[in-house]
Amino acid sequence: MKDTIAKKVTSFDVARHAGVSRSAVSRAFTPGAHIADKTRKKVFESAQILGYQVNYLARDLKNTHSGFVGILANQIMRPYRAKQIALLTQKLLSVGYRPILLNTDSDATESMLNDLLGYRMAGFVVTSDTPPSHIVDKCHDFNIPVVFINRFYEQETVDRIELDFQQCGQIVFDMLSPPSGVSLGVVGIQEHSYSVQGRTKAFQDVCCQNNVPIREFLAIRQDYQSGLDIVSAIIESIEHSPLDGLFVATDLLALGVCDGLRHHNIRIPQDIQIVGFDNIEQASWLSYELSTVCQDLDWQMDRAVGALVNRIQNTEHPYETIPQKIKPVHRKTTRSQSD
Amino acid sequence: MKDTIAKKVTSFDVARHAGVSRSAVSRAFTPGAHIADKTRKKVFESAQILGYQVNYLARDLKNTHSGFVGILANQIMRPYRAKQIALLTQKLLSVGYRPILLNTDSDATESMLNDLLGYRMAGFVVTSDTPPSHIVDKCHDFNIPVVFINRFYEQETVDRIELDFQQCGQIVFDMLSPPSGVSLGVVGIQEHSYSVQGRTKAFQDVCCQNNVPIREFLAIRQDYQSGLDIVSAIIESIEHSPLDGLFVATDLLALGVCDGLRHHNIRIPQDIQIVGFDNIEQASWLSYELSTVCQDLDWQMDRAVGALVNRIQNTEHPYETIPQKIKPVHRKTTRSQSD
DNA sequence: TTTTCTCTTGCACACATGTGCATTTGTGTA
DNA sequence: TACACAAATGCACATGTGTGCAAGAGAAAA
Repeated sequence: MKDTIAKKVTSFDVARHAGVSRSAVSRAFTPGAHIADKTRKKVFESAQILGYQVNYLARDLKNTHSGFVGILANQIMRPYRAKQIALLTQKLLSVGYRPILLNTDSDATESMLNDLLGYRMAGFVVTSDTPPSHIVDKCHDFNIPVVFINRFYEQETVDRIELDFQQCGQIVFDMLSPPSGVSLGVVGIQEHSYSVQGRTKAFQDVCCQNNVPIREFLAIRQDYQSGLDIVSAIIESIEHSPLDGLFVATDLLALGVCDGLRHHNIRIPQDIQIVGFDNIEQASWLSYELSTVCQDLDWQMDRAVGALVNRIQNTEHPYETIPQKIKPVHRKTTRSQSD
Repeated sequence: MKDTIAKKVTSFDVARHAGVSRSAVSRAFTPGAHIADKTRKKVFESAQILGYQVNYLARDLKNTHSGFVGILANQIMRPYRAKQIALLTQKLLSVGYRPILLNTDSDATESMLNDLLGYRMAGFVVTSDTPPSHIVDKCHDFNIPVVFINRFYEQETVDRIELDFQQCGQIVFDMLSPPSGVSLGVVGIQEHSYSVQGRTKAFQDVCCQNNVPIREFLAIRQDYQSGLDIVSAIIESIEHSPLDGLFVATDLLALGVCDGLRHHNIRIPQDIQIVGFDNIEQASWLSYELSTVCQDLDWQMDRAVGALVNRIQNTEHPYETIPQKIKPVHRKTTRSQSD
């Protein structure tokens, strides 16, 4: 019953079996090609019987580009990234492209990207700060469309989806709604990140405009452990002079900060308010109930895929920058109960 | 400086520029091909100048198989899966294969897999219970190697990496080390999962062998919310007759159970001990410090990739089942402090 | 110098498909 | 039936590479 011979069914075999020419087979499987319904049906039947499967390598070779889209991302096991990638993957597949995930934490990113270029990718989505710009330049040399999500790029020749930093700073400020006379704090990171640095800076600006003194702390990376580690610095600062609220640039970091503060018997939000950013799933867990800011990731990825598909189909379309939709999520680490 | 013409540099162009034949160019870029060092160097220089990049679509077409490896996984935003995939992706890339992630939660899994088959994949790694067996059968029809990780499959014709369920049940039992006369509980899931059902069953068997009464609870899915939801049933059971310890089949589920129990003022581990499984990062967070069982994922993925590469290179190699390495992680949700 | 052997190179074919162009088929009308 | 026109089909070429085979080059041995 089970053949040990590997199947190598080509369009020739199907054509012979169906009694038509090979081009008819090709047309039957090519969307939009002119072919009679009757022949198409015959071809499909024969294909079904023989177990034929179009060889996309040959198809893509002929088309001079493949159906692959590269996803450049770092730290893909962090909850926020993992969710981004899950959504992006799903949406790409649903419009007929195949995602290839490239982890940019590796030292070999550049050579891997070169390899990928060899597959004549249809496009790239970059969701990470790590890959150096000159690597991305290469895609441009090959005329491959690129979409950037929350990432800086010098050239104008890409589509972007970006946070409105100013709006973001204002939202966080309103969530903390500091009484007059108090100080606020912000926890950023030492690691380079366009998005994180943009929103912490914007928050500081809003504080200044409202004459609220602001103190800055820098965690090493944007993960839980770094959140724990920065707590000693925060405590020291509080002992010198109290802080009413803290904007922590990333939820993962914020959860570490919460645990660290509680470990020192500091009550949240009575003693200090905390606002995070990203609205990862863990933020809603009962042990945290973290107030945070939510990006609409589903919408974000819809737009990213939409922009990419547009660019692939129509190179002349003007480049656009799409502002990200964000909204506050009030939970139990802030005092305000307003919307 | 920036050409608006898309580069289409082929081996012909490089050959002309270097003053050699096109096959020399091909050989220069084919590992293991016979070519003089002098010519190879000339070719590389010309390639560098012209910005040549081997077209892998053509190469793979000629080789009748591509360098892609499909990863079949579900629920890829859950911490455990995300980490698995991050590791697997990295290791595949490091041995020269390109991973394509296929989310099997989608209804369209089957048609997507068919699409992927069109790319003449080098192999597949299946880390999910969801894709029906008959889908995987298809890979076999195409003579494509498949590696299974913690998944059941009727046929013998695959390499597997599997938990030793019996060992697993024993380890958890030892972690809980129930005093004589008490009862234990186990939280499984209603969703079908070979691995989860295997280890909960094995744990129950060990309890029986040691004459410890065991009660079973079934959460809906293996996520945090389902953990919260099952707590009311557990409480009800406890009020009837106390439980000394609980094995929760998945960390994510266990964290929900912990939060739910604490919300009802039940103390862990004084009133009830909890042991999870997977050792996800969140299990070590200060709010939980969950005792759990750790699979060596790094080792797991090394073996998975190793087995796949072996299979690709040598079809005649006998199929093997590799036992997973596991070890207990004692934290603060169990009383025993022994190793 | 001639012979023999090894290493390198070039030719031409194969891989499996998409598509422009010319030809054939089919359909409705006079 | 003859004609006009649209639709469907087949032919042949194109996509960019790997590799077996035979020929060529170069060196060592006679």
